[in-house]
Amino acid sequence: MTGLRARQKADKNRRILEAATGLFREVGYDAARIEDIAERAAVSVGTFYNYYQSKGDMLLATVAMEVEEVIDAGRSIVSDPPRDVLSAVSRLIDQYYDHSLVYLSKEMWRTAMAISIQQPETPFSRRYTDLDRALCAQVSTLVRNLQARGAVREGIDTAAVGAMFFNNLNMMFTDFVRDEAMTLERLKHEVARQNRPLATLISVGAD
Amino acid sequence: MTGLRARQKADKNRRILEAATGLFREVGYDAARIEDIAERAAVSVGTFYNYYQSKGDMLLATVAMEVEEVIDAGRSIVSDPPRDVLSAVSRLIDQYYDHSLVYLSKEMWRTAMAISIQQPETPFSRRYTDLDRALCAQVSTLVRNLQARGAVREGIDTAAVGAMFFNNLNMMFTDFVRDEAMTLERLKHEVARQNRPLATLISVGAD
DNA sequence: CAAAAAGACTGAATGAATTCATTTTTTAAG
DNA sequence: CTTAAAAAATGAATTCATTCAGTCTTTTTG
Repeated sequence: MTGLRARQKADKNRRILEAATGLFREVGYDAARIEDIAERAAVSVGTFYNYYQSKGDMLLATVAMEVEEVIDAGRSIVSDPPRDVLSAVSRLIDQYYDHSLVYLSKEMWRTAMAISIQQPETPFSRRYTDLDRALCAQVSTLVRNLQARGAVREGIDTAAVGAMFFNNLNMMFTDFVRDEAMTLERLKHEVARQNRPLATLISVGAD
Repeated sequence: MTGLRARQKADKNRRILEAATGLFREVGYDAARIEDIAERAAVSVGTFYNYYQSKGDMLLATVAMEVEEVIDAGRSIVSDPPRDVLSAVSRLIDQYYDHSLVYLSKEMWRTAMAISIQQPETPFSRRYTDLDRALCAQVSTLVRNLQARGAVREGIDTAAVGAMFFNNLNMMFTDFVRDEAMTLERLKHEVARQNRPLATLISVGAD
């Protein structure tokens, strides 16, 4: 059987994670004090810091879970995409966007992004960066699949095009979470507009 | 003559700005304490806060100065660009990148970006966002000029294409400052690679 | 010029994240 | 089963950004 220590550790980690995500959702990231998280998880403040390097680390852990789900959901679109390039790309991106606010508020996204930029060397920041890379790779894979199916011209650098689509959707998402007034619909609409030229031009059959 | 109060205010503002930028450069943003900045500027801590809303505000003020210079320098490229689309776009972008580390370290950029994302409603964040918009508009203007000169096909949505180039260069710059090991040369090279497909496809004379 | 009003300045007090020396619990060794 | 070693947990103390009530300076008014 697993040692007592290992079981207790896993349990505490779960309690802390749940206490933190719950509090973040209820009162927001800033208003959630470590003391409160620790109290809800029934551990001391010091113990919190034995499990997570910082409050930001804790947040990135919750965001990472979210992004992993999104990548999973993307796989089915990548493996069986709409025939039309713009439709396929938009389908994948809209899926990302629609998932994004299920568990996380704009405030939480802002904070998570801020932390991952400011302290890129912490373990959870690396994990976040890796997930970004995985998303980028997924978009590139989609473009490559479309090329294999004859929907994208031969000779196109699919990694470059994928990176461009990804960087665009990512930057636009950043703008989206920065602006409380911006809606998901507008975000999707603008990104689709921006993607159209490249999507059209790489398509087989464009003039 | 200007009132005594106005003169003293301007002088103090200059002293605080210089003390802060100096300390940020010398010891980094995090290690520069408000108390130290105030001491070097020969004012009290409270006075610092009469001039800047927060420590981050102070940093964004210095970044804004930098970005304004870059936009100025970009104007001449936009008004008289190389004939080839990829060359023109790369010329403008490389200019942005080359200027970026003259006054600011990667750490300062990271912190400034983090703050502008996390607290988008503060005055200096708005200024930063506005400058980003101006940069984006400059890239779009370049593409439009190239179209007017017959280097870019008719019918291309130059605002969309400009936004895509800009979001790509901006996201790649973010990745660059996140990674201490990444060089300016590699950044420029990768961005040029990513831009090539779109730049080629919108060019007049592409197959 | 004197008094009042407006504007700045000040630094001690506040509040929250993070640290760290001690204490407690678990595991491993004999 | 003891006991030494290792691992975890603890919470009081520390550190810093930020605030604010009181004081001082400049400007305006009469």
